[in-house]
Amino acid sequence: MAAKAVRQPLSRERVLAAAVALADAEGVKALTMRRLAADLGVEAMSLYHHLPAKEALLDGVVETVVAEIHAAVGGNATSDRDEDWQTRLRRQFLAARQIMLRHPWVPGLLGSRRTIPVGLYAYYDGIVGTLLGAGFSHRLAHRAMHAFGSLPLGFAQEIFSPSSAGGSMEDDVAEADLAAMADALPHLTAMVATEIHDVTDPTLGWCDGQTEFEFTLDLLLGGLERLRA
Amino acid sequence: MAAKAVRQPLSRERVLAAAVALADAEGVKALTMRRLAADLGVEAMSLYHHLPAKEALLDGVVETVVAEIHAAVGGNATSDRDEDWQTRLRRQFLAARQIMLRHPWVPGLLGSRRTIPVGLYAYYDGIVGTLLGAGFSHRLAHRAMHAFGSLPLGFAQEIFSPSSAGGSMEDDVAEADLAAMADALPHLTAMVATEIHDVTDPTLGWCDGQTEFEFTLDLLLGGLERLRA
DNA sequence: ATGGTTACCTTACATTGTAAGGATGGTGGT
DNA sequence: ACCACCATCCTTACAATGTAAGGTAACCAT
Repeated sequence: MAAKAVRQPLSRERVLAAAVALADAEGVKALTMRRLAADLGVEAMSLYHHLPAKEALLDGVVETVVAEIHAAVGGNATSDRDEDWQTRLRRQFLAARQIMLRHPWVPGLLGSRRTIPVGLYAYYDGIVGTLLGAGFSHRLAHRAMHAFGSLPLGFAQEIFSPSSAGGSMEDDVAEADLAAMADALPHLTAMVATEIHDVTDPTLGWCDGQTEFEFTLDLLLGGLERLRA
Repeated sequence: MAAKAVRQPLSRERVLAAAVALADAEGVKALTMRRLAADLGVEAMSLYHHLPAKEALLDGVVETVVAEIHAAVGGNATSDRDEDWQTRLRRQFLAARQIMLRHPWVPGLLGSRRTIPVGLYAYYDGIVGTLLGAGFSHRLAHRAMHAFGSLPLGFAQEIFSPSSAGGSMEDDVAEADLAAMADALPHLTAMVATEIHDVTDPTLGWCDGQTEFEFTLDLLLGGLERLRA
């Protein structure tokens, strides 16, 4: 009875926040206009007074998360100068990863966007600034940005990420087939046998654990350091 | 009039080939059951006698491209032993990239799949075999695979790839805003000014040119070589 | 010929995004 | 106080999509 009375008017921010929450809870697949409106206690068409189309909704959602990353990373200018470029970028990328682990559907959505979130430019500008400050040439800084790929956003690869929908990644390989696989894929099975994963490691996508993320990151940082002018 | 007479029966392979061709021609967005059926001179529901659902269609399409890569890469066992591991992987990944340039919609689709294409296991097994043969430990081989990310498939990053839909990537930044951007993003604009791209460089996604692909590849290969046992 | 299997078609429905326009309640001008 | 206005939200409706259910026609071994 009081539920209707406390309903405050919608706004772009409230819609986007609800969209992020919905995607976090049930995946981006569940993020439909009708469902989102229902979560907000409203009808679907009402959303269109705050957003022009669903594409804009998704753009806004991505932008929201990027802003979250940018805030978590750029907000703390703690002791700007007493850390070298590698330490700084490492800290930033790992902070981004913490955000991503709370929004595991973002990589997939990010890949489908047609326009680049505006906030991302500012974030990238900071990274380039760090590189230039460390003595990188424009050319090397440019290539470093490419080499980083999606690392600045906190994830390494999004191929086969079962984030967006259910899918346990285990049950598609039956026990019986495993023996048959062993001689068709000798090297892979040997490697997996040696390198069985701690599934406790928080995972983003296909086997993208904290350990592998940091390994890749340090491999690139170390390689770039050696190329630095 | 004779068009109907020459119509040979459908098959999973014919459907998948037509799907790949359609995606190549008009993007994965145009790949609907009705449209695909029309291209095959058939009604939509007829496709379901060869594929159980659209998800299976997409899985099959991805699998087809992976098979194409595997064939282009694994088929030529030319002089298996007289090239070192770096040369071999470099050649393979670059060959994969040639395939990808013909199917620029694959990265986006690949990221959305829930199941891993079966052919990919075989391809990856070969890569692991190369690493192990070069003296890599299982652990280092494992991490190398993670570090490679999507490089074995011929692309570096798929963030903001405008492949799936139209979008010229230039026209969203008006000339007027460019001056305003310059002081908001000093480092980025300086870098872009120095590093203006040859747009002639075949591009896969956001600024992922051949040069950057090879740079990232060599950075990783060189870094791994130094870690090799 | 005949019963059955296979390949394709027709129809229909649920779900999605969204166009078009209606109701309603608060606000500022007079 | 009144009234025109406008932002906000709702109702209805439509097109496009994936696909369930069942129909039809050609072929094939018996």
